[in-house]
Amino acid sequence: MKKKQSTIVDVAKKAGVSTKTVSRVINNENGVRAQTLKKVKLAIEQLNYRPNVFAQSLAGGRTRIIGLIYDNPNPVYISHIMDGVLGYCYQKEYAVIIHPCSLADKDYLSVMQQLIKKTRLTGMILTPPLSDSREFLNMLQQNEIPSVLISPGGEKSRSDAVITNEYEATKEMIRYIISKNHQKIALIKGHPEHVALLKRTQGYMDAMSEAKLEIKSEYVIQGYNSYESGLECGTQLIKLKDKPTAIFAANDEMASGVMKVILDSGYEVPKDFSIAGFDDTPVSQMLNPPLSTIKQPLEAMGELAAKKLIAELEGLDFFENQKPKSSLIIRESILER
Amino acid sequence: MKKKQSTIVDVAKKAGVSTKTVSRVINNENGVRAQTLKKVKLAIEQLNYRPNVFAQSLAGGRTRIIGLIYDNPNPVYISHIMDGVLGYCYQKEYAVIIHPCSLADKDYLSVMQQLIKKTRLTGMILTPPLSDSREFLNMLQQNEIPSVLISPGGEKSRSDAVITNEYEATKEMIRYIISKNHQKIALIKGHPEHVALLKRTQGYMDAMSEAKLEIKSEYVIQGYNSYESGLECGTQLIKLKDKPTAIFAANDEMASGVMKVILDSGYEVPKDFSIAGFDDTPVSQMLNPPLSTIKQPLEAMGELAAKKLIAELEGLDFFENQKPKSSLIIRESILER
DNA sequence: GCGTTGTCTGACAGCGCTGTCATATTGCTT
DNA sequence: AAGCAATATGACAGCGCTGTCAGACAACGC
Repeated sequence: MKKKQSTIVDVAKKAGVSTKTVSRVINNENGVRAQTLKKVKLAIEQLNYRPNVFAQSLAGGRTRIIGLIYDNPNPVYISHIMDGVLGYCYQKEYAVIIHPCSLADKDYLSVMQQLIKKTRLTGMILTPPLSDSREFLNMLQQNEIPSVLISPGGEKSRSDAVITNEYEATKEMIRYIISKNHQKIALIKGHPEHVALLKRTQGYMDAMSEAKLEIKSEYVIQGYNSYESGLECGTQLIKLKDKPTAIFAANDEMASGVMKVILDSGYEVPKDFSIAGFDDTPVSQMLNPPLSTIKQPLEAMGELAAKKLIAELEGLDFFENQKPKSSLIIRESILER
Repeated sequence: MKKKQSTIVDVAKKAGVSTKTVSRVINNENGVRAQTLKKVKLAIEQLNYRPNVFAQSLAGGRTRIIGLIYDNPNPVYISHIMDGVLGYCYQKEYAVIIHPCSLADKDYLSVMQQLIKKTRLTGMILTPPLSDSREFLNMLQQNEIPSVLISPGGEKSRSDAVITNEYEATKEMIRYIISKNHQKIALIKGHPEHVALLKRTQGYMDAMSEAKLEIKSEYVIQGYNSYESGLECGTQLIKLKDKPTAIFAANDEMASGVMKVILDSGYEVPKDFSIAGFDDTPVSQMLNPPLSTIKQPLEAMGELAAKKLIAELEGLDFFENQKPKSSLIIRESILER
């Protein structure tokens, strides 16, 4: 039994048209009469035909490969984004090249350029903090590689970006904490080079202002996203004479470090300090007490990114201007005063 | 300026040979005189020539695509394995298709078969628990897809498997606990369907026997790998009249659940109970107290898997029979009695 | 030197598709 | 009904490579 895949020639024959017309159909080109279209689609269906990507790429010079590039120490983050991207791309028959990229590496730009050449990918999805590298974006533009940015921090909301309501969610979290009668709320800021995390800072600021609460400068501490950084920030905070009663950290790792310091110093969470984080990494559930945090819809974001990119690649308009929503996860680390 | 990639024709011309001979060189075929080989290699170098994968695939019918398939709820695990695989494959100019696959899904086999057809991949790397699915392996064999298994649980050590010294490492951990004067050591077993985790159980058993310690049946509890499962197992354990003094869980999630229950019940860790886990997930560091655990060299394992697979695909022998080593990470969750 | 193995090398077709451009068909206009 | 633009379709070359098979060349024995 011959189990050879059917080719475009088979389809053309069956539909009684030329291969070029079949080609038009599979590429959604216009200039095909509705009637012809139907015939061809039927033939494709009946033969269970799938275009050979390699032939397409070779002949057309364009590949169906997109890159998902990351420089993020948090595997959980990437992994969820990835799930969303892969799911959609698989269904659209796009291949995804996943590749790390370290901004710390001096010639990361040329490494990326090589990647593009080598794999001939035609589009890229960038996760933070890459999505805020102006250099990177310029390079992509020069190479004519369309891109979609996940959670870029930049001010202007571009059409090629996937964002979520981090800002609003942070605000909501702070409001929630305030509603529990906290007034002295500290903030551990995210890594200064991760522009995206600025939104979280801003959310804190605005929620505090709205509630007419004082933002004491000693309550706002610069963190660097790591657990260790949380340790340091926590140490600073509990040394304060006038201690805060609640602490919001821009990510779970830092929140976790803060909690550790507090606990080790003989204080209790949430009795002495309420704590909240951001990201809902697995650790937040397992901490003791479990950490209140904010969960981003990462998988949905990944999927949306892929949708936008592929729409752009195929020259389709994509107006579905949705914005996946982040949500509060309230656990035991926050107590009413 | 024409920045077109050079093709095999350019190389052939430059080297003064036919394209076929160049083809022979890039594919490591034999039957090329040393002298010719050198000429061609030089030309390739000078022109900075890279074969076009699409043309190769189209003409040769064989692709340079391998699949990395997983059904593992632990993103951290996958992500490290992935890093290893990607790194090596990138350098060998192989593309990697990463794809989830749920054993729970009734027709996962046909889904995988479709994946193979669709992407025309030529080799697969399976992570646990997939690496223990006989069905899956049979299917691959029928489709003539070579595969490499990561940490298969099966008895016989196959050449196409990447394993680490989980068994020995577990034993070592138990010995370490024993050396801290613990005698009543409990075990939370891994999910029964994850055959790979049996090795951890076995390590526990053998270490206990060697030390001539009794393995009380009530100290050996069946867990299911999750945090929640750890919660349940912990609850059982502390209800015991004759309580263990140390608990080894087959993964960090369960260890973390156990710890939570113990702490919530007013006991202290490690004062009342010493605890150890397995995997060194990020959470283990952030737990309070930080968890002693075992770290597998996941990235090295991923790389080794890719090496083995590619060697097989290219018909090379691969004798480097290394076995990446797992190592103990001792933190504060274990105390001398 | 000649025939006889082997060992290298090259000519050429064709993998499955798309771009180009020419040709056929349709729909309008007058 | 003829004329013309607009639209739809097809013929064909060629993308860059590898498989097949035949031909060239070297090595060896007699």
